[in-house]
Amino acid sequence: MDLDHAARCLEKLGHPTRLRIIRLLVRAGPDGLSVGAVQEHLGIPASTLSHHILHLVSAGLIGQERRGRILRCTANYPLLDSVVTLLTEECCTGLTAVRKRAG
Amino acid sequence: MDLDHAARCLEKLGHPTRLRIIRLLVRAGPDGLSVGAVQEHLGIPASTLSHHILHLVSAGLIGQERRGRILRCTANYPLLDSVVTLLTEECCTGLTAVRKRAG
DNA sequence: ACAATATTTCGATAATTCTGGAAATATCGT
DNA sequence: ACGATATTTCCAGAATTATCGAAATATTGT
Repeated sequence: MDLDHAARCLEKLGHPTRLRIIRLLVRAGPDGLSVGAVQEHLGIPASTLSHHILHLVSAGLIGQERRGRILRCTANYPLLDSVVTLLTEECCTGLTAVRKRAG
Repeated sequence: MDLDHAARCLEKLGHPTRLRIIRLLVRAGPDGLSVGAVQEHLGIPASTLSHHILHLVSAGLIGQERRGRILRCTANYPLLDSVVTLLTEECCTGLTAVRKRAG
């Protein structure tokens, strides 16, 4: 995870709707949610949602698996963790350096 | 720190140049760096840099203190930490929930 | 007052992003 | 084959963002 990749991820996360999508998928657990379920939760037009999801997929922040008509979306936990880790270690090393994970 | 504020911060962090600025300031420690010093490090035009810094200030991610002609910029560690925390607790609670800080 | 330094504001252009209706595609059940 | 459901792609317009030279502002030292 280099800085430019992290920036791309953060850019995608940096939109209220997309951050809501991610939160929803993360909370949904490893099985994730269908696009339709996400739409019901967020109450936005299908095409708008589709665009946002595409953003997230393009950055690798969510994965997709087709199950018949239904497209299941799942959060990419490891990648999210990488972003957080970079932000913590690379960018928050100042006063709070000690807090770094033991691993 | 609500979700919309976090999204605004992430949006600002989600630009390669701005993420570099933040990294620089974080690494510089509590004293931060002058705008000019940041410019030397990044090698971009002053006006472009000024705009990016304004973005970061507007989101509260960096603070500024004037010292004569020099404008010193410092990373807002607590805010950065809040963003990371929200991203971790609110959005990465899935498989990695256990990793949550003890505090 | 003047020249030098540090930084911002102005102004303009180019590029990108956001939004959502309508049409298209794919899959399913009958 | 057909109708229903799920989702995307097409298209277009509006809004925002990014870039940077030039001019403006502020501060300092002489």
